[in-house]
Amino acid sequence: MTAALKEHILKHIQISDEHLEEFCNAFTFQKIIKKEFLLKEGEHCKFEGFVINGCFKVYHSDQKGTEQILYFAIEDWWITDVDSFTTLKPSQLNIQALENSEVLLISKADKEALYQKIPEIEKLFRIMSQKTLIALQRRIIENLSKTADQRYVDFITKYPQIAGRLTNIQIGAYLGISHEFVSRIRRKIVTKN
Amino acid sequence: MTAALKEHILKHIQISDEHLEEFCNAFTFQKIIKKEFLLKEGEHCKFEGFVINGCFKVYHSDQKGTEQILYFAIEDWWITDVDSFTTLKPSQLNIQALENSEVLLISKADKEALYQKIPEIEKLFRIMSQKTLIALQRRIIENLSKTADQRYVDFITKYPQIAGRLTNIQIGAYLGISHEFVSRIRRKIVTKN
DNA sequence: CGCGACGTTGATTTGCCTCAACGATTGTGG
DNA sequence: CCACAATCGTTGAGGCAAATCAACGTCGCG
Repeated sequence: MTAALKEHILKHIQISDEHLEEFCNAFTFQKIIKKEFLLKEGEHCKFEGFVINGCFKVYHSDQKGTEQILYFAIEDWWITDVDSFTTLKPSQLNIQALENSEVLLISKADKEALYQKIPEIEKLFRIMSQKTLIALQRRIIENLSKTADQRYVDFITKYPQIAGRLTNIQIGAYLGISHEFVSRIRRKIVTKN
Repeated sequence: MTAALKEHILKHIQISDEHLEEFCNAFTFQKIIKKEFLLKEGEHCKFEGFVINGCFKVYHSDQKGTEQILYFAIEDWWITDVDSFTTLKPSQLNIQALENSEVLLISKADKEALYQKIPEIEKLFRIMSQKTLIALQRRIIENLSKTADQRYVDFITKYPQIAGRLTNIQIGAYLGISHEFVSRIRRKIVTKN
């Protein structure tokens, strides 16, 4: 059940078998069917999740009901609303399954208890959040400097295994462009080759 | 010299006087005059800095030479290129003083040694990077969902003490719009009132 | 089968950019 | 201390990237 999680952890830190076991035992397994929500705007995000399989979108919806997708999460990705999780405020984000999926969830209380008990865990999450931070910085710069065409190409090149599973609507909501325009970009690219 | 830093730290964590003293002693004081660089693209970022006074811009410049500003840093802010600092790769960012400024710098080696020795320090930086992460997420969502007008208003409302010191060119490079358009937005707002 | 979600395409509109000109302000070297 | 350069802000004209609105075909699913 936790094999994928263990493998993931060992890619990032060194940790004893006992500690690894103890940490992984704190997780609860959960199946989520397509279109179901793991988190809805207004709720308190009390978990951090590790995706075993399937696909999720983490997004905000504005006054007009338009969705802005912060990121997609597939196998081996973590999902949570860091803001709500750490500040204990109600979340402004939604997390919804785009496919039938399986996740491992850990509660805030358990995670913090294990932070104290197993210092390697603190290191793991420090590394993960540094990686996220670097990725977000790059995305901001790219959003500021590149055209929609370039961002689309970058996205499908960088995440081919995610892009293949998504609709134009979802890709548009991630890139900040309309789905009609995504369609036009694709045509432009196809006719070029 | 390190009074501002000490005050800043105590706002975020609890720490003994001795540990606080030891940590602050690892910093070097440096004056930077306006337009000078603390970091240039291509260099390895070997420091993390705490701004005592003055103002910096952290930015990327693309092929065309256009600048994209990641953030501004004034009193009480940290400056570094997390990417280069943690991965040891050459930086893609520039850090330049917009005013005559004073900073406290700590080297990577010293910082990591103190991580080991003083666990509270690890906590401090975990808290700081969580805050940064949350801010970046919000910024991505706002860049995706809001018009230039709204983003401008948000910016000057959120950071009045920074905005007042900046030129339209710098604000534009942060918001991803031309400085001419910043000017037009300002006129629109002024004539409204 | 029929419905709803999606992709495509066209027509029109709009938000913002680019280029260019000019005045105001700041800074600097003689 | 003044003169000149550099930098900045403003404004206009024109253009382009991308949004919006609308129509239609297709596909998968209950």
